[in-house]
Amino acid sequence: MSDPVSPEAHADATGFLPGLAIDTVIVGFHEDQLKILLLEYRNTNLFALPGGFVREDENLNDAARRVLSERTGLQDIYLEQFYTFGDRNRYDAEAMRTIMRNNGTEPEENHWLLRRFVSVGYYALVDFTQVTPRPDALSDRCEWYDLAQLPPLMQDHTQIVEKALETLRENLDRKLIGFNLLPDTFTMGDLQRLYETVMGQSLHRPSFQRKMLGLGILERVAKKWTGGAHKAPYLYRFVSGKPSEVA
Amino acid sequence: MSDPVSPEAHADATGFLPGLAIDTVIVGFHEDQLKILLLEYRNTNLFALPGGFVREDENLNDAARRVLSERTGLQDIYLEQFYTFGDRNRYDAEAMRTIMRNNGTEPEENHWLLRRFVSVGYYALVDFTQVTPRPDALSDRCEWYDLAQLPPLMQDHTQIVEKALETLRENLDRKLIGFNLLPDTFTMGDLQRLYETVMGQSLHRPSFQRKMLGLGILERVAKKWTGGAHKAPYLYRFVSGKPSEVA
DNA sequence: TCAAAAGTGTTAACCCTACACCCATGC
DNA sequence: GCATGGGTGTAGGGTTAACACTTTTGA
Repeated sequence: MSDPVSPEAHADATGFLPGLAIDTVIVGFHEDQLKILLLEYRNTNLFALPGGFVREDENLNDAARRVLSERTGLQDIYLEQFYTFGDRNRYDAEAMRTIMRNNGTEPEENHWLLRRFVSVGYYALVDFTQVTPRPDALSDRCEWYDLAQLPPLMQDHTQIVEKALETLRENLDRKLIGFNLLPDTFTMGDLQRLYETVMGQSLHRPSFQRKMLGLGILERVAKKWTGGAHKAPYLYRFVSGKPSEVA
Repeated sequence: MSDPVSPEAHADATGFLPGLAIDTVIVGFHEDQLKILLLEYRNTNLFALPGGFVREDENLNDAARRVLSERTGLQDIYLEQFYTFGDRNRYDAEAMRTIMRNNGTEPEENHWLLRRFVSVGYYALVDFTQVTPRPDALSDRCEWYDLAQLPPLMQDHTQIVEKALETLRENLDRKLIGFNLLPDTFTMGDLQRLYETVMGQSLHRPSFQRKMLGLGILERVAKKWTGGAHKAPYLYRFVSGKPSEVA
């Protein structure tokens, strides 16, 4: 991967589309909590969403997929473009200057990374257990953070997360994408807790079970669970393969 | 308005964000047909969606509003960003070269308008009767076209229209935005025909009426209609002012 | 008087909620 | 046994579809 702050990168021949960025909200689910991946930039206390730029010969959606697989180590992830953020004052040159300085590069005035960027927002739903978070060239940490208690984020990234969540809530029932946050097999209880966490409200167990089964997209796996002091729940599987369509 | 092909515009100081465009699908409703505004470029047979570029000091959404009011003469229109189109091969330099030649400018090789563009798509819902279509600097015609029989469009504009319609269908009930396509007052029949046209299916009249009245967002205007050989329908008005929020 | 369009009432089907009850399992 | 979690049966309420009926108006 080409490094956007390496010395050979210069203003107009970076190999990336100018003024355009990608930010991804990578969502996981673990211990009844929604998590997202955040980067922490080297020697700073700046947190940011995983992002990147679009190569001159690369489709926009492919760039998002590339960022995603670079940070998670996974292919074929459910990914959806949800909004493009283009407010004039959303970009914070001072923060970017700090990041570059702490990476050993004194940015020249008018460096392309210091200018205004429009950013296309994507959200991705991943199986938490499958992800190996990997920092990018500018950051020394890439970790899961509880959505309920995020640190302050760079630029307008808090708003981006907000809007991603809004979209996720709207689409959870409509597009039946929640399964992408769970492992291949899961119990009805797992699924219900996921729905309750995303929607922020408790749901009635019998109704939920019948609704989900009525959709005809769950296959009951013969195997059962070996668990605690109670009836063993069935394991279910989502019938069609996990869709990774970018739409 | 600055003219993107005027001689003083040059590659890196155009005053616009590079590589980024806006395309708007401006939807109207007239005689039981959905219409959209199309531009026809001068001395060509090329049809395109109304579009534009983003000024360096302008918010992305404000640029869309500006394009919209320039083409329609209206302010406070319902406008929604729905998708950003960024395929590598979506831009067609040859068509753009033709357009510029027919406007009396021989474009230098590598002119900024001939390069790759990523385009943010917006759709707008307007009251057909209030719009005065106005061509832009490059086109000599700006007119309504029947959505059911559009001419071939430039680049990927046909796909953009498709996706705008998909989004409109999904949002029609959810966001209650259909009223933006009608005049201030309308009959229940008008509203039903609009819904039927957008959704592409016929609806049951008594159910539709009760559903709409049950939403509590329609006010019955005392005045009645003077029409044909049948009972005079009530005129209704949408209770809250027309929202023009870009979200 | 009739046809056409508009408004309203009635009934039945459907879905979802809520509650109840049974099953399995480890303590 | 009994508490706990999982699965299913059943009654009630709300919503919607389908049909019927009435009202208004010009030909």
